[in-house]
This record gives sequence, C-alpha cells and structure tokens, in this order.
Amino acid sequence: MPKATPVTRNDVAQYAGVSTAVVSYVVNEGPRRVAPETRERVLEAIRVLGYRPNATARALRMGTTRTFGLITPDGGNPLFAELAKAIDKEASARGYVVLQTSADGDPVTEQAKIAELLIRQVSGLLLVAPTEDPDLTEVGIPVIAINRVLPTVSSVRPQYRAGARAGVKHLIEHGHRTIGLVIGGRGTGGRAPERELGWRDALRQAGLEDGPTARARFSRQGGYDAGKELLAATKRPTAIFASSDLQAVGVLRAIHEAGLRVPDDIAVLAFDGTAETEYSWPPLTVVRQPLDRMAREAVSRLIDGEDAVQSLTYPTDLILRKSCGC
Amino acid sequence: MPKATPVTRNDVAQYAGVSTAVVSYVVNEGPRRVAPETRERVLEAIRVLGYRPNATARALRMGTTRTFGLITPDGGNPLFAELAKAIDKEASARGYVVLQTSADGDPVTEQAKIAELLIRQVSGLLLVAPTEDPDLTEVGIPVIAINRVLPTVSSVRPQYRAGARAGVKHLIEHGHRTIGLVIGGRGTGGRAPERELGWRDALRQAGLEDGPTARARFSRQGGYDAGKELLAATKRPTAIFASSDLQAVGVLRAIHEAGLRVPDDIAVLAFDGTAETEYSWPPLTVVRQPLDRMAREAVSRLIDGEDAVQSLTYPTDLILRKSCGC
DNA sequence: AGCACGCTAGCAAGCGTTTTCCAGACCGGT
DNA sequence: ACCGGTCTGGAAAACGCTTGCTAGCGTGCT
Repeated sequence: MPKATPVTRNDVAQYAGVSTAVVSYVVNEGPRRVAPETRERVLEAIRVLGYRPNATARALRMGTTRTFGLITPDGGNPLFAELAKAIDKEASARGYVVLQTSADGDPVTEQAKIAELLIRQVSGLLLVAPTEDPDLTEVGIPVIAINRVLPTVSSVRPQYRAGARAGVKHLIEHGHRTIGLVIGGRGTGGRAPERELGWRDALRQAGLEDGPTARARFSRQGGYDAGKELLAATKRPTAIFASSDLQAVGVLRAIHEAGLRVPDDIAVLAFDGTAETEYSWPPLTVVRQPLDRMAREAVSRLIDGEDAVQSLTYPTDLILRKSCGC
Repeated sequence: MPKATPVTRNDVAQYAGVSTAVVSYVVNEGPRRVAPETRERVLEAIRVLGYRPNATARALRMGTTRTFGLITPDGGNPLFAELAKAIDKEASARGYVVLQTSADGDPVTEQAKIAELLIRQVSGLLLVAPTEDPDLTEVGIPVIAINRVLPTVSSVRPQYRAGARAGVKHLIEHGHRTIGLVIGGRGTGGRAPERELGWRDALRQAGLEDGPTARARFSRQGGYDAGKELLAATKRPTAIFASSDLQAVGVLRAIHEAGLRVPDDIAVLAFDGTAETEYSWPPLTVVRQPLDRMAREAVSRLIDGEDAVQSLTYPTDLILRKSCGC
C-alpha cells in the first residue's frame, strides 16, 4: 500500500541543488528567466522525486483556488447533468475545476451549500435555476445565474419566450388550432413564465385562443399528470407544448395510455432538448437550449470578468423530429 | 458591487479581544474548552464581522481538504449523473464536497484528470467505470473504483451476473425461448462481461441455447443499431436483454420502427434502472443498480478507511414494469 | 500555609507556496 | 580600473489556519 509521500518543493530544491524560489520559477513558467541548465536540473528532480505541487498552498498564497462552485436543483435531472457536463468542459479547458452539488430545490439547503462553497474559497459560483433569491450580498466573488434571472448578478438563459413562440408556431403550421400547455413550477411570483408567454404569443399571432393549460412540477410524473388533465379537458387539444423534456415524456405516456397516437391524434413539442428526447417514442420535436454556448459564456464571465451585470439570452434551436408530425 | 472582503480570523480575534487561538477553538468546537462568555463574545464578533473561515488555509495546515474527486466517463449519462448525485448526497452529509469531472472515456484524459485532482489535494478519489487500468501507484490517497474492478484498489459494483441472470430468468418464466443480448463496450480483455455471463447462466439453467447477440457502445444509438441487428437475425428473438438503459431505449426504438409491439411481439429487459426507464414506452422492466448503497459504501470507505482491498458487490432489484409482459 | 491541579487563554511554529527584494557574477563601455 | 546594466539565484515574508507548549490564577486538598 502506497504510503503518503508528501514530497514538497523543498525536497526538489535540495535534490536539484537550488533554492525553492527557483523551483517555483520553473514550475510556473513565470516571467522570471532561469538558466536552461538549471531548469533542466529542476525538471529532472521533479521527475525523479515525483513531485506534485500542492494546490492548496498555492491557493492560500495566491488567494484563488481556480475552482468553481456549481449548484443545481437536482444533479439527477438530465438537463442539469448535461449542463454540468458542458460547464465542466469549459472550466477544464481553462484549468479550472468544479465543485458540483445539488440543492434539492430547497432554499435553505441552497443557502447552506453556497456558504459551504464560499468557505472552500471557490473563485466563482454558478447557480442553476436557483430557488428564491438567495442572499448574495456578502459573497465577494463573481456569481452567475443560469436559466433564471436574479436581481444582483448576471445571468444566462435561453430565449424562452422566442423559443416557445417558434415551437408553437411550428405546431400551428401543422394545422393545429387547439394547443395545450404544460407549464412548470409553482407560479413564479405572479409574473407569467416566459414559456407561457411565448406559447400565447404564437397563438395570438395566428388569431387563436388559448388552449387548455395544466401546471405541473418539472418532472416526468408531473408531466404525466398534466397530460391526463389536458386529455380530459372539455376542448381536447390536438397538440401539446410541454415546458420541459421531462414533462413531455410524461405527457407522451399519458397519451399512450389513453390509446392515442403521436403525432396522428396529438402532436407534442418539448422545451429543453436533452438527449433523452431523441429516443423517446416517437422522437420528440424540441426547442433546444444552447447549453454549450451558455456554459461557455457563464464560465468566461466568471474567469474574464464582466463590465456590468446583465442578463444574457441565447437563441434556441427548433429540432424537428416526429412528434410534431413532420 | 460587493468588494472582496477578506475578513480573517485575526480581525475576529481583535474585535473580540482574544487571541486567534481562541477563535480557532470556538469555530472548531474542538476538545479545547473556552469559557461561555468568551465564546459568546467570539461568536458575536464572527456574526458582526461576517467572518467566514478559509478552508484552503485549514486544508494546508491540516493536510486534508475534505474534498473528493469524482471521475466519470460521461457526466451527461443519466446513470452516472444519478450516481454522482448519490455520491454528492453522501459526501455532503459528512461534510465533504466533490469535484466532479468527465474523462470522455479516454485513458489519457482520465489520467490527466486524476493528476489534476491530486494536485488539488483531494482526500479521496472515486473512479466510475475507469477506462484502462489507470496508474494509481503514486496517488497516496484512498481510491475506490465503481462499476469496474481495478487491480490495486477496492471497488463497489452491482452484482452484474446475478442481476442479469435473475432478469433473464424472469423473461424465461414469461415463456420466452429465444432471448437476444445487447452487450456493451469493446471486448473487455477477453473476459466475457458479467452481464453476458448472467444471461447465459439463465439460459443454460433452463436448458436453452444462446439467443443472438449484438455488441454495441453504451449509448442509445448503439442500442438502436444493435436492436436492428437483432431483429434481422435469422432466429429472431422474442425477448431482448440490454446491458444498459441507454441501449434498451435504442432497442425500443428499433422495435417500434419495425412496426413491432413491446411486449407482445418482443419483450425488453434493461440493466441499470435509471429514472428514464420508468417513462419510456412501454415502461421498461429493469434490473436496478443499487446506486445509493454503492455510493454510501464508497464514500464511507474513503472517509472511514478500510481494512483491506476488496471488491464489494451489491444485489440488484428486479423492477417489473410493462416491457417484459407483466 | 503550601502545593498540585484544573481551567482558561496566549505565543509562536509551521503547513507549501509565491514573490519581493537583494546579492553576486559577468559584461561592455568609458 | 571603474561603473552601470543584465542575468541568475537566494533569503525571507506572508497567505490564514491549527495546535503544542506555556502561563496565570483560582480552588481544594493535605
């Protein structure tokens, strides 16, 4: 069993017959020049000794950990998992590493996790779909919200409204006149969710009335219940727009169980566009969130800084598959 | 904009009129007693000043970061996402935090990520389904492999063989006589994968011949291709056992596209049991990996230590849904 | 009265880095 | 010869924390 081998920079210095400062210069490839042969000796020592720099010491000295904190409501949710992956990719590419954790959609857990991450001295915080407005007054590090706008920090999110509008418009072009809506989450403070707005936009633009709506949690089960609700509506929709993939999958199940066919009897459109939707039956037509671009921008803002607090939105992609009737 | 406010333990000590040591004693609730009134004064100072301990300094001094490194082949894979969530939950409960990253199934990326995490001084390493046998000779910290056994470290994994056997046995009890197999990954070093073994066990036990098999990547696309392959087999199976959820979903699609019905024409059984399978159409009967138990044990071994290197296996759950014909 | 001990709190070393400041060596130019 | 400049390397402080050691001081026991 390999015993702990804390070979420090001191050992390297000694072995190479130089001072610790010199070792520092060579491992950091800093502005300081060091004679080629000395450098070689140090490199050799590092190799032989199997020296690995200690990032915590470095962090203490430098005051930065090159580590991000990422909090999602639920790491098991495919959307957040894909987002986390995109963020990890961006962060890795720039030498950062990410501490990821779930808040379970609970404000106090969320606040506790934020505190924990701050203690860990993260260099930046990514809050995915945070619950309430978390207390960010004393964080002292850059924070960016994803998929939700917060009062005091910048945010990135898809163009929910325009994306929803485009998707529903597509449904209308397929000839649908009664289009139901599965809308997510608990009423977000009176303000109608953007996806609902987009749905209505498209309807109005075509001179159509609102179809039936059902409110549901952002889960497959929620979508399933909402789907059943919509199917039982007095004016049964011929198409349903679900605010999330998870809900759409639930809706699909409700439709199947009712013995109806997609898209022949009812078309379905989902917002998000995670991998799961490509292999549902039928494959779902989706409005895809540009996760990669959002991740890139979020990470970049954390690292490169930003001139001002702003909410950035990103255009979505309408991906046509079978569930809309294409 | 909140400026960086590095209020240190020195400030607290000064404000409370005590030495820094005392502050340390109270924040750590350590073995050292401090007079109640002094403690109150310190607590008050901490509150007023908004002091937050610096974990990197603590880590440097103590030699432990209370941080784990978690490497999965793909953070976007729902199985790994659910596993990561379970690990995060366990770790959080014990005051640890986890650095999560993906290796993309690439051995050199994997090795690089391991190195990066070691530099970060993680207190333990969780390797999920690592690629080759990574070089673990000089890590100096506890490592545990998940879902794969590695030569030099302990591992936790589901009872692949027994689980597969139980699942296939169930298929046989439904009357199936020709049961196909979708097996994952590239030939793992000559040794037949455990799930394949379990499948064959059940078949033999019932006096049945092997059904057709198809090798595929652990992805929906891979499962889809394999599904088509199996459907075209000279002796078409009446049931298919897929080594993973992802593959099963692909198989489902292949079956649907062929105009066949599940489970009437062909039954399907999947290994893994992620949430996605509950809402596929039809809902998939699955052999579920006990992710929570595995996560708990893995984390516990990392924190509490272990007496010896061993490979732990955990019984799976057979969850009966529609795809098997139940 | 003397002493040992328990309780509380302070001092200071040290964890592994980075970085500032300085020192020596060498060079070319006067 | 001397001086200024360039190049290379070393000494040491500081980052914020933990902890062993020490000290002051009441209290109870002999």
